[in-house]
Amino acid sequence: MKNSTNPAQYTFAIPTGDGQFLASYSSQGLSALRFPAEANGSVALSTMGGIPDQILNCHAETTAALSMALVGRAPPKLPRFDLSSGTQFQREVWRTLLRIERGRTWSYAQVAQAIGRPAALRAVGRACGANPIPVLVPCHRVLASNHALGGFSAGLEWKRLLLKREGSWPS
DNA sequence: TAAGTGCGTCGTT
DNA sequence: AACGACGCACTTA
Repeated sequence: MKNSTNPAQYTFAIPTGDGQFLASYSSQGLSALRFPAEANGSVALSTMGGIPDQILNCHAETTAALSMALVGRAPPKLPRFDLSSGTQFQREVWRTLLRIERGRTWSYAQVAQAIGRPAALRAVGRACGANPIPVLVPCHRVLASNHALGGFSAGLEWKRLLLKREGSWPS
């Protein structure tokens, strides 16, 4: 079941060497991170005027963490996350993903076991696909048991790239 | 071996 | 009621 979601109140662009990411924030923290879109037009910020320091601080942390993560290093500090958009099951999965260290990978089955539902491995895959904060919540570190890539909502090229930069993918 | 098929399982739509 | 970002057992070639 879903929880009431605090609507994302602010969305900022984060330019990186890989393109412009979009980060959305609620008062609770970073609520969504989106990969660079094909046609990445300028993002109109409807929030001209006072942006709470709390949001700005969070965004600064996100920017720093993202730049680290994109070059395959472990961010020393992660921003506060707002994962309230997920169901309890999804949040449990996402929380588990945060335990996967840089340079390591788990299988979908391992994640399922970690949350005490070894049979729900397929549902875990779905939950990974619903991860609102890719890269920082490292769903890309989950592979199929046979070490195949599995899937990735933003495209397998991204998954492969992220893993390569962490040294978790050959070639 | 490699590649293909079938099915259990379970959260989500 | 149907569908997966799965995994495993079990064919075939």
